[in-house]
Amino acid sequence: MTRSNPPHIRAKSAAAADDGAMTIERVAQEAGVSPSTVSRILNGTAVVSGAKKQAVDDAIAKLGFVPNPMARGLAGGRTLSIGVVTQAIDSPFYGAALRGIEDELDPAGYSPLFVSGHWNAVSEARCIEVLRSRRVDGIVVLTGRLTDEALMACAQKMPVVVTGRTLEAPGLFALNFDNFEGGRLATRHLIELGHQRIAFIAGDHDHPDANERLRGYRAALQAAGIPFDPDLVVPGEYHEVSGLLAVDRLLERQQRFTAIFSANDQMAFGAALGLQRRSLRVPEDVSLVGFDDLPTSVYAIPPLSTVHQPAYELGRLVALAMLQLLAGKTPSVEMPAPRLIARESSRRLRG
Amino acid sequence: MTRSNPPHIRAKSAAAADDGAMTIERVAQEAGVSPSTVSRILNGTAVVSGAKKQAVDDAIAKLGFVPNPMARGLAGGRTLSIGVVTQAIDSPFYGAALRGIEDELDPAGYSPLFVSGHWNAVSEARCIEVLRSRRVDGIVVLTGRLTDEALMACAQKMPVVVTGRTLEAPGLFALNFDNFEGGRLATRHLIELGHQRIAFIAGDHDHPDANERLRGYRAALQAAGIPFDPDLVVPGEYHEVSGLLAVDRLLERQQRFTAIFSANDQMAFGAALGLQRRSLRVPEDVSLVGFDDLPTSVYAIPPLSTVHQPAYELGRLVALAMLQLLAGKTPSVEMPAPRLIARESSRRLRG
DNA sequence: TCTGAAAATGCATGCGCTTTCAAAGCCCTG
DNA sequence: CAGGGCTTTGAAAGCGCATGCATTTTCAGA
Repeated sequence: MTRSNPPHIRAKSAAAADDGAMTIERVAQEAGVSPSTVSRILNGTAVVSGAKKQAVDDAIAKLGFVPNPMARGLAGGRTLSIGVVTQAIDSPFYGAALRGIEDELDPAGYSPLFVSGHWNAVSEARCIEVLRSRRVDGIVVLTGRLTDEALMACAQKMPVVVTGRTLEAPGLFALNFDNFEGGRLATRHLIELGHQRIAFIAGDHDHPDANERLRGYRAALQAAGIPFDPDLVVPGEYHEVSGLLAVDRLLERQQRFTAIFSANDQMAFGAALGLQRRSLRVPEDVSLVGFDDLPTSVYAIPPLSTVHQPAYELGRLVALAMLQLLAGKTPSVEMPAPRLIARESSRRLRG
Repeated sequence: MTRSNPPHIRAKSAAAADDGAMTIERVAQEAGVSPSTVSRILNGTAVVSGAKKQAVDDAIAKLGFVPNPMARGLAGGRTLSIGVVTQAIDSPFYGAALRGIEDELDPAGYSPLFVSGHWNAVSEARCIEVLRSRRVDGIVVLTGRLTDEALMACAQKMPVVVTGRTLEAPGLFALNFDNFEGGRLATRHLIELGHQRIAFIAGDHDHPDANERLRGYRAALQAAGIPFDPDLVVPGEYHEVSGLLAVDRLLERQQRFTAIFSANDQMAFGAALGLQRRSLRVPEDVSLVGFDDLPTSVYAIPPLSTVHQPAYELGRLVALAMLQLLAGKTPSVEMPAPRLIARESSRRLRG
């Protein structure tokens, strides 16, 4: 009924300092100093006498002053926001990473700006454009499809942190998880359980992560003296359907195998379903190991053995690296080593 | 080795118009008009002669001009960003909703700013503070724990769109999914399959969604003339563990039941695992129905019957409502009706 | 007590844009 | 053809803050 206008219709004058929005000037007035001094205290840009600092702090507290990020951005040439290009904001893995980024950035006063690249170089490039148009202070790319060159070009204009590849360039920092080692661990785990015929559901080919995991798989086989059989490797695309289809293909090929190593958990879930559809039980008939350790993997049926990838921590580290880059320092962060989490989807090959 | 300084160290002068960043002034110059005119064209604030408009459009294209959001915000008193309070950015359900928001907001030139409330009223309130300090133009709250009063207070300062509750207030728009109907559908589905002893894993008590679903459950029972048995209702907290524990509790209570309706999918997954641990098969021994229809539910073992909740679309609708609110209109969006998706976790009660 | 250098502080300017206000065109009517 | 109203356009004033530069204050040393 009360079809009243929303009370937010802008006041007439430009940027009416409508609500109780304080300005640095009022704070200065209250504290009996100049706005410059307040600004300097706010940013720690210069030394200020203890007394004035106290007065200003009090005034800020009293007035509940919060600096206007727009004005700050305009005047200081920074936005205090950093762009995050993620592949799918609704993927469980990236979600956790984003939270990590958020948590790390927040105390530093920076805000993340998330955009989804949808696993697609073109779309990713567009994302970066959007972010640049938003004048973000830096860009984080979570495992993109962009070429190294594109990233390096971007890094010439602003700090860039990228995961999922190894790359060295000025203004750019790459943080890579040891996917090779992860793949090796997973495969070795299965070998130690007595498996010899181990199928591998691969990830997309132009995905460095995926290739590394495959390399790890092969390395583990080789180390155990098990010959590599290309017929046991089926391609996938990192989502559940792929896993399902991969199992179908494997079975159609009449391949004999007692275990599957899937390049990520999501495909492992699909594979598990595929196996069940064919009346193959996990782990009684086929052992299954994934990669990522998604939050849901613990509750899969059966709980999935997998390589733990610390998504949340990854997010924090990436954000930290960005902050360091922004501060003009050389990032000093390092990824934790891969770790195998053995749960119930893998078991010793019966005699 | 090349421990060079990143090339992004700010130039000395304040906000050095470093990179090729165009300004509205240069565009004006190029087009032979005044900056005001360019601004007006950019914002459609006033009528401009066709010729000049053309000239300006050309100049913009030629120079690759992109307005600086900071300056825009400062001058116009808007930020073109809208805050989104979500409970867990890494939840599969919210992830999809966020993508919907992103997709809807983007074409309108708005950017979402996501913050996580962690299912906690205090933290949520802090989130809103953060958003306000960022001067967002509006706030979207996805199913929060905040009191109606707090939201209404917030709505006095800026447009607010909230999901998961029904509420009417100026400057505020509530978009509610029909959880009652959803609960009813799920329960009726089980009843139609011949089940009579249907357990219910509830959500948190001070969660309106959860209560509505419970109401729906009871309504369906009543409609079928099945007496409500409080012992068949166990509390949960919307995550997997709850489901697991709920099953334990149910079994410890020696309750007889042939089906479970879980107030969300995540708990259903936990329940499935719990049942398996007790050697109860789904659906042979116990039918299971969830709520939400997460992307992963299709690939659960067995694929989960559930009430479809259009998370992505919800996101779009919410964003649309916000845009309408921002435009001073009364939002005219409506949630689609709940829909039951029958998959393999529920089956007819045998003889 | 005075001097000069260093430290602390203030002033004024400008970041890029929006918006008000007034001036300049425009069309139409008398 | 002049005058009035309406529309298009430009000039200028900020929006809130950071910062270079000038000024004041402080304090050690003479």
